[in-house]
Amino acid sequence: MPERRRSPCPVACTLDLIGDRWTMLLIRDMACGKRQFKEFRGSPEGIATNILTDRLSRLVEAKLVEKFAMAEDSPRESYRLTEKGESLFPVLQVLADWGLANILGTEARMKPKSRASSLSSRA
Amino acid sequence: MPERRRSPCPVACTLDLIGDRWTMLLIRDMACGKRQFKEFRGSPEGIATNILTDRLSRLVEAKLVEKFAMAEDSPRESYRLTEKGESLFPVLQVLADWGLANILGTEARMKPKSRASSLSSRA
DNA sequence: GACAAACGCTTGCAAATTGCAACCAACTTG
DNA sequence: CAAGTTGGTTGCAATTTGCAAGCGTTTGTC
Repeated sequence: MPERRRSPCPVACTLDLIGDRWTMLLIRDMACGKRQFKEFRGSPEGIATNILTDRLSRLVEAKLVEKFAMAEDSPRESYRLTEKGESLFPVLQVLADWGLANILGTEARMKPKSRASSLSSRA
Repeated sequence: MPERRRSPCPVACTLDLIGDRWTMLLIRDMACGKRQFKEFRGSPEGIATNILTDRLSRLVEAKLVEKFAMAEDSPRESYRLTEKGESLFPVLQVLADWGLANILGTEARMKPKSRASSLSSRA
């Protein structure tokens, strides 16, 4: 593995992980308590299933998300944020704040389920 | 113009503006005082000139960046953040902080030139 | 326990975006 | 006035995306 890194800049490296149109939306969904494939699929932005599969596996590989079984004997895997993944809450927050302040017609509908301290109460 | 918006979510809409691998790097460069095409080109990530042209024009269109003439009689246009563009400093900051805290081997090299209050002093 | 629906994907393909290199016109420098 | 330098544009191949269809495995229903 050649370990391709564009530069040592923390901004660039962070963008290499989460700097696309979908990844932070999955983080958002998980922050709001969504855990299953169909729930992510059901978000209003309408992510395609192949993209969803790809992003979930990348997030798991980056240890921002982990798979787990909701029921102990259930064959269906679910996904949730790891502690490292939850450390992205401030990023999510600042993106939401900026959008609300600067983009007309945006509105926060979803509320974070846990770790409420990290996310604003005005959501 | 069909005004394509994926959803009214402020996170999604913000990502539609700045959620790619290059845009925030240009914001970073401008926050550090870079103003000319060649300076953006010279950043270590090595942006291609066609992508650079495209991102600059999108940023200008979104009124996050404005063109201006550095010397009054110079034919060369330069680029700088608008006030709206500078309102992205907290986004830049939180991305940099997260990268520094969570990605091994990243280091902040560039310092913001103005509006230092918005960006950390540890850079 | 047969059947249909739902779930979590995978596959195929066309369209859009990216990365790369070459080229170019306008200006500046020696 | 010739040789860079700057700020792009153009062409093209490779990668990524979006969309729809398919598919094997549960999960509900009767």
